[in-house]
Formats: sequence, C-alpha cells, structure tokens
Amino acid sequence: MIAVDKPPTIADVARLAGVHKATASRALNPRTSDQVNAATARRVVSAAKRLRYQPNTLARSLSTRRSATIGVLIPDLTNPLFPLVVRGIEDALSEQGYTALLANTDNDPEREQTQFEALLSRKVDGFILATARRDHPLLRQAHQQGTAVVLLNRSTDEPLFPVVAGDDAAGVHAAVDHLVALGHRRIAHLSGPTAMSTGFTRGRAFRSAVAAHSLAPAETPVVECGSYTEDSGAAATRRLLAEHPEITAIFAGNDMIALGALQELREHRLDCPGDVSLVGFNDMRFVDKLVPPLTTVHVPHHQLGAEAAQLLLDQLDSPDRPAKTVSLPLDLVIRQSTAPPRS
Amino acid sequence: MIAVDKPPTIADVARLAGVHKATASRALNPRTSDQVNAATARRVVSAAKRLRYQPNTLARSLSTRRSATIGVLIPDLTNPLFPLVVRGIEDALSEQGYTALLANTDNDPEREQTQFEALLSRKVDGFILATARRDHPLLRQAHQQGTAVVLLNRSTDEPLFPVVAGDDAAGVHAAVDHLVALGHRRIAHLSGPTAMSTGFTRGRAFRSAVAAHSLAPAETPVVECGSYTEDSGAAATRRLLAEHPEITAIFAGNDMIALGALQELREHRLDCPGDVSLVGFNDMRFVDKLVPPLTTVHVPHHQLGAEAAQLLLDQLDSPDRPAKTVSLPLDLVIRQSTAPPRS
DNA sequence: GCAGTTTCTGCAACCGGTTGTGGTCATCGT
DNA sequence: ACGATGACCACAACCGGTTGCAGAAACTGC
Repeated sequence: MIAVDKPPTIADVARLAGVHKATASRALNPRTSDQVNAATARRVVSAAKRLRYQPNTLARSLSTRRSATIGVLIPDLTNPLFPLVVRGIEDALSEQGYTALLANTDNDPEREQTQFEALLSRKVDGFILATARRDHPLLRQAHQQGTAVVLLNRSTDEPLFPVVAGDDAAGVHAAVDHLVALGHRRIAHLSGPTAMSTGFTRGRAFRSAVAAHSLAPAETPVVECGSYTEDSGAAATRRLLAEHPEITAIFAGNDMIALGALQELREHRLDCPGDVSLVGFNDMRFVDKLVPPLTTVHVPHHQLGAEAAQLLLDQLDSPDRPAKTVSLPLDLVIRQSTAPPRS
Repeated sequence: MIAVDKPPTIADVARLAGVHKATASRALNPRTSDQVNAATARRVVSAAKRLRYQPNTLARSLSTRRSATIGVLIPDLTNPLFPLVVRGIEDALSEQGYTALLANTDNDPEREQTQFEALLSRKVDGFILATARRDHPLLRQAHQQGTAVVLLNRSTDEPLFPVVAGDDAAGVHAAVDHLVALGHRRIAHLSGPTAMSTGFTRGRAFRSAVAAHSLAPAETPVVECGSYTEDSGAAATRRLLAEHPEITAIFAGNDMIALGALQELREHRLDCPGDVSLVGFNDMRFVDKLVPPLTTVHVPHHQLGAEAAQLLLDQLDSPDRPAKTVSLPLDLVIRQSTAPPRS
C-alpha cells in the first residue's frame, strides 16, 4: 500500500499560485472569474491543473446550500420499465451538471418515507417521485415545507405538484379502438391495482372507451390484479375465463399482466390471437420477441424521465412558476397478438 | 409558496436542550453517547425528536472524511443485467448504512474517466467497477493513489484489485459438455468482443472445453461479435452460416447475441433446436419466454452485486487485508433450445 | 497633484457537523 | 480538611469550500 497523500485542496492551489484561497476560488469559478485579474486567474488555473485539483463537492455544497443532486424514488430498479426512465432522468440531469441519487422503495410506504428523509439529509435539491401509490402523507408534508418535487407517471388526487406522465387515457382508447375495429365486442380488462395511480386511471379510461363504443358493461368485464406481476395476471385470467368464457379479447393493465395472461391462455389451450386477442401496455423490452409478438401501447419511458428532470430543473430555476404538467402522447404498436375474432 | 424555514441544525437542538452543540453531537452519536450524562443525553434526544432533527450528511462527511457512499460504475443501466447487480449492491450496502452512487459509462473510456473523477470529488469511500473493458489507465492510477476498488465481472491482466465474478470458465464448460453429451461435434462459438474481459475469458474457455472433448478447431469455429448486441449476434451468425453451414450447435457469448442468432436462424429457415441447438449466457430475464425457451448459463447477478459490495466494505474496514477474490459458481439451465443433432 | 473611481485581492465569517483539550465540580480516600 | 480521581461538559479548531466587506493599488479626470 503506497503512502496516500490526500488530494489537494483549494488552499494548496492558492499557495502554489501565491494568492489567497478566496482568490483561487473566484478564479476557478467561471461565474466569478471576471472579478480577478486575468493574469492571476491564469496562474491559479495552471496551478490547479498541475496539482490535478478537483474541488470537494461536499464542501462546496455545504457552503452554497446547493448540491446539484436530485433524489429519485422508484419502486424497484429491477422492474424493466425503470432503467429506461432512470436513464432518461440521468441524461437530462447530467447535461446541466446535476446528478441523480437513486432509491428503491419496493412500494413500501414506510421505506418510501425513510428513503425520502435519507435523501433530504443528503441535501438533494429536489425530487422525482416515480413511486406508484396513489397517495402518501409524504406528499402533503413535502408540499408544505416547499420541497421541489415532480411526479412521474403518477398523479395525486389534488394537484400538489407538477406531473409528467404518458397520456394513459389516449393509450387505452387507442387499444380499445383497435380491438373494436377488428370486430371484438366482448373485451375484458385486467386492471392493475386501483390503489396505484396507473391502475386507477387506466381502468377508468377503459370504462369510458368501451362506453364510447356502446359496449355493455356485461360484455366488458374488468378484473383487478393484485399487483403488476405475471402471476397476478395469470390468476386474474383464470378468474376471468371461469366467469366470462365468452370474451374474445383481453386488454391488460400492463405488459407483465399480459405475459401472465398469455401463459394462462396457453394453459387453457386457447390460441392467441386465434381464440383471444391480447393487448398490453408499456411496450417493455423483449415483448416484441414473444410468440406471438405482443401488441401493446408504447410508452416513451426515456423521454418521460428526461421531461421530468427538465421540469424539475426549470422549477428550481424559477420556483414560483405555475406547476405545469406534461402529458406525452402514447401510440399503439400493433404486432401479432391481435386479430379479428373467430366469427 | 409557504415560507420555508430551514431544517433545524444541531445548534438548534443544542439550544433547545440547553447544552453546547458538541455535547449534542456526542449525545446523538451512539458511539460517543456514553461520554455524556444519561439524563442530558435524554434531553438532547427528545429535543432532536421534537425538532425532527436530521443530521446534515454533507457536513458530517466533510468533517469525518467518510461519506458512507460507494461509487458504482456500470456501462449502461439499460442493459438488463445491471439492474439486478445494482440492486444486489444496494441491498448489501444499505444494510450497513452505505449508499450507492451510480454512473453510466456507455463503455466510453473517456466517460469512464470523467465519471470516476466526478465520483471521487463527491468523496465516495470506494468504487465498484462493473465496466467491461479489459484494461484502463484508470485502474493503475486508482491503485497507486490507494483508492478502494472492487472489480465486478471483469478482471485485469495483473491482479490489482479484488474481483468478484461468475466462474465463467466452468459455465462455458458446462454448456459445451451439455452440447457434446447431446451428440454435437460441430459447435460454433459466437464470442463477445475480446477487448472485453468476459468476451476474452469465455472465448478462451470455449477453446479449452472443446479441446477437452478432442474436437478439432476446424469443426469448432469461433466468430467474434463486435459488441454484445442482438444485431451484432445476427451479423456474426450470418457470417458463420456462410462459412460453416455444417455446424449443428451454437454457443453464444451472451444472451443478447443468442437472441440475434435465433433471429438469424429463423431468417435462414433453420429450426432451433431441430436444425441447430443454441446456448446463451447470463440467463437474462425473459429468455425463458422465448420460443424456444433458451438454454443458457445462469449467472446470479444479484448475488454478484451483493458479494462485491460486501467485499468492498470488508476492505474499507481493514485496508491491508489480502485482496481476496470471489468466484461464484454458475449453472447451466437447460430449457428447450438444445436437442440432439439430426442424425 | 489630488480627490474620486475602479480593479483587484486579502481577511474573516460561515455552511453544519466532529473531536481533542482543558476546566469545573462532585466524590472519594486518608 | 485536602489533594487526587473521574464524570461531565464547554470551548475552539477543523473539514474545504464560498462570499460580503474592506482596504490597497492603479487609474481616471480635472
């Protein structure tokens, strides 16, 4: 183990350049470098270069009270949607010199709270909350203490914070329209948990979409899944087929549920799309590799993340701007899991 | 916008408890709380509770010179392997009060360097490098300045740092053994880029495995893919089939390459596993949902991450411990993309 | 040549914690 | 009754930056 000489501080740079550390600080900061003589500024810069000086971010944040860091709360990085949105967030943030601090909540409200506080004590400048629950005391609390927050793919009953999300309602309508256009009339919806904001709004949109086509509730049953998982989707499909064997199309609350449905259809020796058509939601990676490739509503997750980050940065710049809300268009990508019903 | 009163500092707590902030600090820290009278300690604690005091992590790190933060460098979060290992890292770290700071390098050596420095200036206590290149000046540099580093799924030509990785050689042997046991003798390998540590070692292991079965190099061709992507895998397969139409089995450098191969086989109207068997590597999510479900070498990514984190923490505790290296066993999961060759 | 600016740089305080040192006071032994 | 011991706490310095303020030097105009 070689003797570790600690990294140089601004005092070292100042000493080498023969100036006071305050001057060195100003010389190195582009915003203040015009307060110092060009020649000395050059001396400082070259001293910094020689020492390979890297400012201590912690010390800087402590004194400036700005950390250039954003807390990002997501349910679970392992869920295939989130890497995309996180990448979107990071890409947008890094363009402006910001960094993301990630935390997983596993959809546990308590963890959500503790992680939030941990990030606060790390002095993040703001939050992007991509957690799924429809409501949480956290939100009111954060709102009251004036914390900058942007909600991603999740809305609250009252508009406390700006939200960026896909236009789920439009996506649902596109999916239903597609099925109806193919000739389906008995369409089921496997909804996500209504405790989650997406499950709730997509379910509502489904009701409205089928109503728009004058389909009776009796031929358009909704069964709620306990979670956005394959197992839960399979179980729901089992219940659905038991009670409504006559349906010819399924619109799943998301792709994981669709995956479970596909599995269960296979168990029941039902061909997809021959016997029943299937539409998913999200267009997650690899669903185009399934057999049959899944028709699904594409959600631009990367862009979702990027927009959320941008919105948050805007808000940090000018805190009293109205809480604009972004809704990204979604489009249906038609693959091979949908076809006309057998007549 | 409500008036934001800044979060309480330890000085506020001390004032409320009627003690000096040094005393408050000691009272709040379990390691030093026995240096203060039990009664006053209680006063401090309850004052802290009343004010909802949360220590400022930045200030603490600045003075203790320990940030309880680990820098994690990965190529791309969007690559389906990494969410798993990141989760493993985070789970292991959080158990000990540490946090991970993530950065993507996109396999760009320059980005790797700048991200590394950015993390250094954030005063991370150590690094987990899961980037893929076989060598990088960074490593020597980090080694010289005594930075704590653990390499994940990547090795260097000289043993500068502890490494945790899957036992790739064993995995490759298992895959080849399986194919040979099925009766295959003309087995091709679609290797990953040899500039990457995994591509290199798996390729070498393949050579050794086929040699162990006395298969001639002429019947066991290796073609190198430019990258670990589906497209690259498809292109390599095209070349392979042009030059060696007689092969009956393909062992792919990873699952993405296998995906490309599968696609290309389909283009050539070759049935898998009827005409050619296919084995992947990694067992990424959803490869069990392909048609046919992919036979592949399972890599415990979560555990890989967790072990790396643990190793790093151990090393931080006792810096001059020998650089132990962890090699996790890998096992082949046999699904339906492999079968005996047509006789 | 002198008052008034402007430009440049140093001083010192501050951000919010941690920790070494030393002083006060009660307790103890003799 | 008095010095020694130890428990407890306050003081102050420090981590490595940033920034308001003031003073020195140079420069302006008259």
